[in-house]
Amino acid sequence: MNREELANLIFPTITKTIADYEAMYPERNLGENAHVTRFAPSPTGFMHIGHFMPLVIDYVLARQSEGIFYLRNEDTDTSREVEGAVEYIRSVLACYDMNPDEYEYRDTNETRGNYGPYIQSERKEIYQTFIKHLIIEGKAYPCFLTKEEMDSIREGQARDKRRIGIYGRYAKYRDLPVEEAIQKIKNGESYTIRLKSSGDFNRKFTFNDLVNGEMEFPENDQDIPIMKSKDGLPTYHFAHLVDDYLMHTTHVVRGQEWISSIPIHYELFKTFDFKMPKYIHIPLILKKDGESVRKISKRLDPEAKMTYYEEKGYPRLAVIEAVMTIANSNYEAWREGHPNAPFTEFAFSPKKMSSSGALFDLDKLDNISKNYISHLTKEEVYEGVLAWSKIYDEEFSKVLENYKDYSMQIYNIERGGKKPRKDYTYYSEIKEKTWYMYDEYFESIAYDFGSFSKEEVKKILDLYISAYYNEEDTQEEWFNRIKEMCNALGYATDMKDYKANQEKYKGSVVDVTNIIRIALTTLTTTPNLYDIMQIFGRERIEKRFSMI
RNA sequence: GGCCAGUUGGUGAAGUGGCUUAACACACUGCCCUUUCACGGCAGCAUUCACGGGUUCGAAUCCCGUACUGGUCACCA
Repeated sequence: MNREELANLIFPTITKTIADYEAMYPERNLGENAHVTRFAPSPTGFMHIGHFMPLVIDYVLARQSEGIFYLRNEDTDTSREVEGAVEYIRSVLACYDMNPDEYEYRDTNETRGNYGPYIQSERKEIYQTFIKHLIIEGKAYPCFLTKEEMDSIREGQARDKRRIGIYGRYAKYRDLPVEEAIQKIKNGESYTIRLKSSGDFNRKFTFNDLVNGEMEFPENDQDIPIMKSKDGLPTYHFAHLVDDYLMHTTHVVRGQEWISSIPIHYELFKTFDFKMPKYIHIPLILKKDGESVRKISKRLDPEAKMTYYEEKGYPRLAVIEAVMTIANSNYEAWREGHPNAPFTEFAFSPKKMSSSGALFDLDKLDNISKNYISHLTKEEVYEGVLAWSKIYDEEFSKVLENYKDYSMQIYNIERGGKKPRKDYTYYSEIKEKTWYMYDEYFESIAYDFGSFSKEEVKKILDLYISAYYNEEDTQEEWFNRIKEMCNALGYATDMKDYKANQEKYKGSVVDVTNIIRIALTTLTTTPNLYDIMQIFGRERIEKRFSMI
């Protein structure tokens, strides 16, 4: 049969069959409900929040079902590939503690899993085996259409208001006699391999997406390219078919922008009579741009890139929590009931996912992050801010290392218990909220005691430190002594009385505590003054008073 | 333009025919608590679910139409 001759001419080195590969990659031996998911980025050198959400869902699905989560490098577009991109992806996965069970890292020669290679460019022969089979069967063919011809087809279609694409009579080479195709190839003409579609655009099929439910589509009738002319690598659609079939992926999680490709994937799987995986097409993350909304963009929106969250110093888990909250809105309620459970235990349900796009709310993330940090231990906060500062503020990291216990005491102010303080939203703001605690950063230039004269301030501070301050006091005793001093100096201690009879007093206990506060920190808003003084101790307090 | 989908407050959303005079969370506003701040507590914030029509005793929920919004139509993924 001369189709075989054509196939051999195109793929002279391909000798294996599909059955050979099926034997090499048998059914996975997993539990009945086990989900096999994959994170399959193309190595373009950055991670987008729109990739991160499917990643988290992939990971959760695999973990909670005792399945497999693997990493596949989709590098079929050699022109877009960026150096070091895979390493970057690996570091992000490690950083968020979502390491894959199966992977292949070229730089370190590490590989794990029996379903590899996990790098698409190394799977060329596998794809070509499947394509060769299709050519022999007459279900794929070489197409010699040039770029110019295709442009003119498209223009003509647009002009005539017809559907765009290579289908039906526009598929000029689908019925080219095999002999002629062979001759053209032998003449060195450039070609791509196209699927010879058997679909009918007027016929519909239903497709069940786990998020959107039943959807109806017209059948694909486009002779889509499945192999590129340039390097013989497959297109995304074909690689998806082959890889997810041989790797036994059970659930494909990807953005909703892929929904419109479903007719193609449906036909591809049908052509080989392979069972399709289940699909979870997740809503797009949108961004408000003036009056309209659009897909979030790495070029226009800094928060689209995952590096944004790293630079700001959001704890990783806080970012994951925020993503989970968007994914399933009942996540928050679950978290309230399970404050210490790992997020992978949450029963994620694609059905509970909204099918419309969502604006990513940074205010919400801030709130989640703030709550998250407030429930950490002082050691965890210290470790978090230290790790962050080592990368983004080396000088501060040195200070932190020199004052380890001291810093932890600061983070411990009103920490613990049912209603912890919540004043740190992300690690990058800790320095600006605690700088005055460190002598290294403390400059005495900018005191502002408001309406109180320097003499009055000095009088209060001198009297306080010499007669009323006692390091051993409990908070209650400490405050009572300040009140005693207020009485002695003519400051009100009863705020109601003060408000009613302001003229009787020089000020109130609020003024006195604030004078002490400003003297110690230069600020009017700080955490609990008693705690700060306890951390300082007598010596540092005296030193700061003397700086005025 | 074709195909697919969506439309509940500033945001994420709950809601699947009567329990909804529309939950919850974030944001915002006010009050209270209070040595400042943060925390916490209370209250306010959609007279209404894009619009029009229909089905029904009854509709945010079902049906039809319209409008608008988004995605996609590459030898990119």
